[in-house]
Amino acid sequence: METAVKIFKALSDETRLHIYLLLLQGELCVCELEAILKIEQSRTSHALRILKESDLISNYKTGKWNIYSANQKLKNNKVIQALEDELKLSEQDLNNFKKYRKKNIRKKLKGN
Amino acid sequence: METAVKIFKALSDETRLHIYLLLLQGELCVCELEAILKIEQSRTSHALRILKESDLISNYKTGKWNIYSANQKLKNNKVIQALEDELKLSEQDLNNFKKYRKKNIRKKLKGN
DNA sequence: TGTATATATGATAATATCGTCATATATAAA
DNA sequence: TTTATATATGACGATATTATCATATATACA
Repeated sequence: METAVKIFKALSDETRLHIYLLLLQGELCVCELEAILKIEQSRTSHALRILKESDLISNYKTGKWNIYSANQKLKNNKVIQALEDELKLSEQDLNNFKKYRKKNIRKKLKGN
Repeated sequence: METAVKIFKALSDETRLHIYLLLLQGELCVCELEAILKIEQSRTSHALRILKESDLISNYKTGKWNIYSANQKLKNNKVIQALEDELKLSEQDLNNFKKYRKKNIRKKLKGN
């Protein structure tokens, strides 16, 4: 139950839930999340830290980017699956996600 | 997403999650919850208020008792169903639930 | 009626959370 | 090697949350 409470706490914030739903679609770096959510960098970073502490997401570094994604271990979790089924991202979010997933767009992020 | 955030917030507290899991089993009055959780009355009452504001639970009054239960409307919600599947109450909680569900035990609560 | 029981509610203090700002660090690019 | 980019982190104030205490209300019972 403790784990569940920690997960609910992590998802009980609009920014964090939004980020988590995006990361369920696939991996994104901090600056991509920033661009999609239109919130400032440190806020994104703080939100990611809390999600990571709750074990909902993981990350790896490549070059100067820190890439986050939904933790694969939870893909079998019924609550997470249900969450994914019930809570749909907006069209705009999905479009943004696809846009940033295109090759090389990361290095041209500013000005988009 | 707002609704989801509200639900997660409601369940992001150990006391409230505990109460909600109990009420998913069936209805209980405040004093029964108090006895099962071994926490004080006003705390139980405050927790119930928050759960009710998030629409997770409902209540009706009978005599001097206020009876709460998990909101039936959410029984079709996949997240709630998954929650019910994944998060099991302890044996002791289940025994206590059965005990308090016996007829007339409510009026003899003190001293149990 | 007076009293006990069940519950809700408001006040308060302790603590936690959230967003922002400033700054630090690490990498890459010029 | 200076500069720009990506990110993390610490400090801080504003706000929210939590548990507890005291009190109010409503019902039932003696």
